Amino acid sequence: MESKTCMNELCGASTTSIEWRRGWALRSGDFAVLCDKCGSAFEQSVFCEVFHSKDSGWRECSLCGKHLHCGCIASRSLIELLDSGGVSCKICAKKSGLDSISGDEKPDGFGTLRADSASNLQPTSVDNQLGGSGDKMKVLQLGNNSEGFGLRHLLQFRNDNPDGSFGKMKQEEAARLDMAKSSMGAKDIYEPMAQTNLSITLGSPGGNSNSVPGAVIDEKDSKTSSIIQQGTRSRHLLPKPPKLALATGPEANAGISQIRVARPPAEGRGRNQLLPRYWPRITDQELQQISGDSNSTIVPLFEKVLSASDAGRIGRLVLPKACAEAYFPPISQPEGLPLRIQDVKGKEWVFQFRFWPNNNSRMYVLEGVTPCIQSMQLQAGDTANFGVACNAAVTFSRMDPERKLVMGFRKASNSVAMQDTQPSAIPNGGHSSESFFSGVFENLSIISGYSGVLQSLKGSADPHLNALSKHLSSSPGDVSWLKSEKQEDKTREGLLLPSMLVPERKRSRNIGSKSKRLLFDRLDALELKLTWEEAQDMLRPPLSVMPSIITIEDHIFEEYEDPPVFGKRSIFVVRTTGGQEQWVQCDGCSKLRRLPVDILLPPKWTCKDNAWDLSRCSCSAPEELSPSELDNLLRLHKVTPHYCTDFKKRRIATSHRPNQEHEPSGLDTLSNAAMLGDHAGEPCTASVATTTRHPRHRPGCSCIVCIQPPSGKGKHKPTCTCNVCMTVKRRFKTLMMRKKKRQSEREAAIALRNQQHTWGGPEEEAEVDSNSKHVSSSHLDPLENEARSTSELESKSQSNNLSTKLTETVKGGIDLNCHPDREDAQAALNRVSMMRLLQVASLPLETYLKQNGLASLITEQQASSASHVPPQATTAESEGQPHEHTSATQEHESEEEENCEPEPPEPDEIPSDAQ
DNA sequence: TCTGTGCATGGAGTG
DNA sequence: ACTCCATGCACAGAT
Repeated sequence: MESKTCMNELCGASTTSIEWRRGWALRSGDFAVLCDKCGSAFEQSVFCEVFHSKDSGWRECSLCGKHLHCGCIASRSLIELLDSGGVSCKICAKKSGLDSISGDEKPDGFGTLRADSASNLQPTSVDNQLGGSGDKMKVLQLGNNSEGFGLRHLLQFRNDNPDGSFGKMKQEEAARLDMAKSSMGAKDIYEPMAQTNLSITLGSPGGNSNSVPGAVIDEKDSKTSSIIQQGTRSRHLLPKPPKLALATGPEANAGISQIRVARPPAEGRGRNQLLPRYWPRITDQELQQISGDSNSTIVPLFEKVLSASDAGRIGRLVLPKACAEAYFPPISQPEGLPLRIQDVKGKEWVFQFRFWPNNNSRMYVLEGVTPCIQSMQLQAGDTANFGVACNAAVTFSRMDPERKLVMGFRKASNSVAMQDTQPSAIPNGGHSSESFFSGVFENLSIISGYSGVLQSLKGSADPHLNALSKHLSSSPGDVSWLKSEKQEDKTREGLLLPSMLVPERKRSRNIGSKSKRLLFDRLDALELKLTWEEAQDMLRPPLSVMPSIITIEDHIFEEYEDPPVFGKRSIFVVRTTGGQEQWVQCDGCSKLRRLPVDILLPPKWTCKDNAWDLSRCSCSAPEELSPSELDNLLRLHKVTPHYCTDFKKRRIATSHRPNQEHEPSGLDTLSNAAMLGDHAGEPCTASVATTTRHPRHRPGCSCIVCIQPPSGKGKHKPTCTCNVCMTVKRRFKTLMMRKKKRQSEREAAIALRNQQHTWGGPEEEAEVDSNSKHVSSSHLDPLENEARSTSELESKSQSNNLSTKLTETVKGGIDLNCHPDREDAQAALNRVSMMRLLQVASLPLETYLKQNGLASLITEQQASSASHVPPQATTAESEGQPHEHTSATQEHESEEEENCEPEPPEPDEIPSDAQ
């Protein structure tokens, strides 16, 4: 693979660090590839003039209505451009006698784009030119939402010149490009990027890019539009909401305006050095709301995700140095300057913009932001969040022509607040200055207001998720997607947007770098606990269409004419008879229903959708599986048992505002999976650990804060016998004992597995979800056979630890003693024979023994169980709790460690703002 | 004793 | 190795 560098100069990724994860075959034959680091397209020439418009990338055949997707390599051979401006599938085109514009295209290969390739605008085809084989890289059908390189111009040109040829048009565009290139340096090319980017990104749905706030287009822009757009293609490649082009009216407007896309800052010193994570993500709608009815335009400058300390009671908002120096007034004294503030209600605030000397550098802060932030968060539910507030962000923008600074807050639960904000409440009058950064900073007005949601999605920066988001939104089958604007908002906010905003590593710094201090187990955060792999598991290829397999530079692309469908999570089971089943959990009653294996499930599925088993098409119908089978299946596949599901649903219901209810969608599937799947089987707990300042600790304080090892200055010596140090030592000892215990458990599990391999015949095995196996039998259900096998083996192994765990599982149903430190052990058990362990656990032992003529062992087994079973009493012992724990503190600690919940603070330790 | 202020510290990211 | 920045922490002033 030739050396490539991300076109996004703020990213700078190059060559081998970039994976060719996604790409689009362009009508011109060029190929666009996303930078794996920043999500930008780093190499391509021109966009497909057919699809890469401002819409979702999906077009319908003008003749038959068939959905076609831009960038679909396979579909390139399936589509025809219509002179009327639309596209047609080839079948229809042939039927209608249309000659293919692309039919004369000549291939020019793939991946050979160069800087001058833009001028090579001869229509080409990549079909059949993509030879080679190698790594299996399955690429989802991507939605390229780029507005593209001169796309708008192209489209406009096309519309204006219905009789013109694209070839001519592209040649003209190329000529403009070449001229611009020759007259401008690279820097010049990039300079106007931001503004133009704004003008495009914020462009009105109607296509008048000048008509919306934030549309900062001037003569300079228009003169260099082609260059600019080339430079900004990276941003335009970000996915956009579904089918906006197909929508009309206010909804469409809202849809576009609420796209939360990170935009390179419009201007300011050092803007080119601004890291993408500080790129503002304010939506067009929010900008418009801020600007109100005036002619003011809002120029997003930068954004910062609030840290705990930012939103804490100290009231100091740490400003990124580059941002502060780029967009805030220059200050030479640490005291800085006061900035006058206004909120959406017209209330004025004063922030002190200042800095601290720090390591031969500066640390810029805005002081006194607490009242402002608090005033913005005085809503139900926000109080508890205050102090964490890490899902909130503050965006700094500038209102033109007043040239006032605007500061907007975003917080996950407050999107409605902004919606309710009356734009008229925002003062439009203000300070006028020809030089924004040259002397009126003491009068800068900062208008703070809410805007939508920034629901940071951990680990979602993977470009795949962009594709996922795209496909979610694009899925024809996901009709509900467009049903509700709110849902669209939520999806965009909670799922789509973050994924397209910041590279994963960047965002993780904002979110996770101090994660040890910020335990995001709040409900909001639970939604984040969906890995990409899990999400991908729920993607279903469109069954109706066979994919076209194309190999591009040793990567295999599997292209579908239809987008992947985001389906409900289900369980696939292969019976011993060879039959395959699909089990799905009803979203209403949570009962498992059996479906044919080839059924594609919608994001939401209830019993009434069960058209394959009319006897169980109602939630009132009993479960088909026996309790033991059901339990096994639930546990094995991490499907949340009913009671836990209900509990979480209640939590969701209580935490979500009524107006946020929406129709089921793929997003629901994601969020449900995130909330239910990831921690299925675990106690339905949600711990909240804020970094709110801890009250002064008294001698002997054993709270979770005080028992942390002393850090930094080594106040405690190794020989120190203070309460804190003793507690730390005690905890360490406990952890070591547990570690040893886990090791022994692993060894026992490995031995158990080895025994099973010897004991079980492969011909008797059947697969369950390709991972777990159970043994078939002529007289017993396979699951029960499995249980019996394990039981026998278990009785042979005499493993007390495993027996204990089994017994706990049997009697407890769910391991309430889960602990992060024990994940390894649990995982090891899961890997080894969890199926068997669970099954044997779920099978009444007496029943089994009687069935197998082993009644004589009942008494013995009972005695054995009694020796290590009592779930509550023996847990601590089984975990190796030392017996020297005698103090109240130690007991408390034991409780805390044995349960997932953090130690409840003493009443006097509860921070005042949490009380 | 509490709170605010200014600086220090160290983890994480970057070159 | 360096920079950034989130947060800790000591101290001074306020209550």
